[in-house]
Amino acid sequence: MNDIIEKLNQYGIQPTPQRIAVADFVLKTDTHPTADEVWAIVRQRCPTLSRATVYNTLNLFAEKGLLKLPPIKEGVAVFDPHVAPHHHFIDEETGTVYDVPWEAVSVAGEKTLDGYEVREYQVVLRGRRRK
Amino acid sequence: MNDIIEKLNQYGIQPTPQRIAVADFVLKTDTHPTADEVWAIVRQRCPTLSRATVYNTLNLFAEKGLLKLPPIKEGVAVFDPHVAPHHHFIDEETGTVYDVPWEAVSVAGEKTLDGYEVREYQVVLRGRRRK
DNA sequence: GTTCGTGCAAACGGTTTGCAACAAT
DNA sequence: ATTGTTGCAAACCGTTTGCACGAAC
Repeated sequence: MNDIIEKLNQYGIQPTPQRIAVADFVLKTDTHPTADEVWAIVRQRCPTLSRATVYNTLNLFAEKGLLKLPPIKEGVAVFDPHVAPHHHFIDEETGTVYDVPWEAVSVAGEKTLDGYEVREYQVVLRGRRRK
Repeated sequence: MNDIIEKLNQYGIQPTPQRIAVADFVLKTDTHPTADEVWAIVRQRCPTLSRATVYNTLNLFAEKGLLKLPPIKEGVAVFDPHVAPHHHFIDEETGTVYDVPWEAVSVAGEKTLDGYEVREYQVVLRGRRRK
């Protein structure tokens, strides 16, 4: 418990009971919870916890680098007319998604992943468009 | 125009005026439009087109394989307590997201991408969890 | 007493759904 | 007549915001 408080301090986050409770769950889980899942679970221990606080807390954590939002599932649906496999580059300034040709990047090792039967994959790159 | 109709038929989609108009735009663009962007643009040529029809049409297209929803940006935000770089595997049956160790998959060529300054990347894999 | 965090409820934006009108077979 | 498609509006769900209360320094 103290390690949690210390970690919050370490990241410049004032440790409040609610934040500690959220961190205690979210930093120890192996799943990738949604905000509402976090709320449902942490509320059991901290019944006064409101949804807004969970959202605020998670956003704060992400901002401070305690958490990440993986580049999957994060906004609205976009549609891709190119059905053939290719990779994606996301411009971090504008959010624009660019197609990267399949041959431009090569991936190895995906066939031998233990426990996973990979049907398709792609590389998602993030950075800046070079002018 | 006829090639569009033919393509719709080919994918088992009944070609209606609205669907043709949507397909005509969405299959020819290089961008990754959101449903609302599609609506805004196609409505200029087909002013009666409703939002609902655009959503229905795009979902139908995706279902039939005419379009893809890239594994980026597609639902609610999920939070990842593992800040260190790693890859993600998405179980297509359950939607569960698993972490894949960074070393399990190797990527080459991402440094020499012309026009892109890559800051981070990850491989997103999809398939079935092997029991 | 000012600052910061919380809780509530309302607002918001993207997406879906229910339903009545309509077209095509 | 049945089936499938459209348009509208309302519902929906996840998320954000405004605001008043409360705690801490």
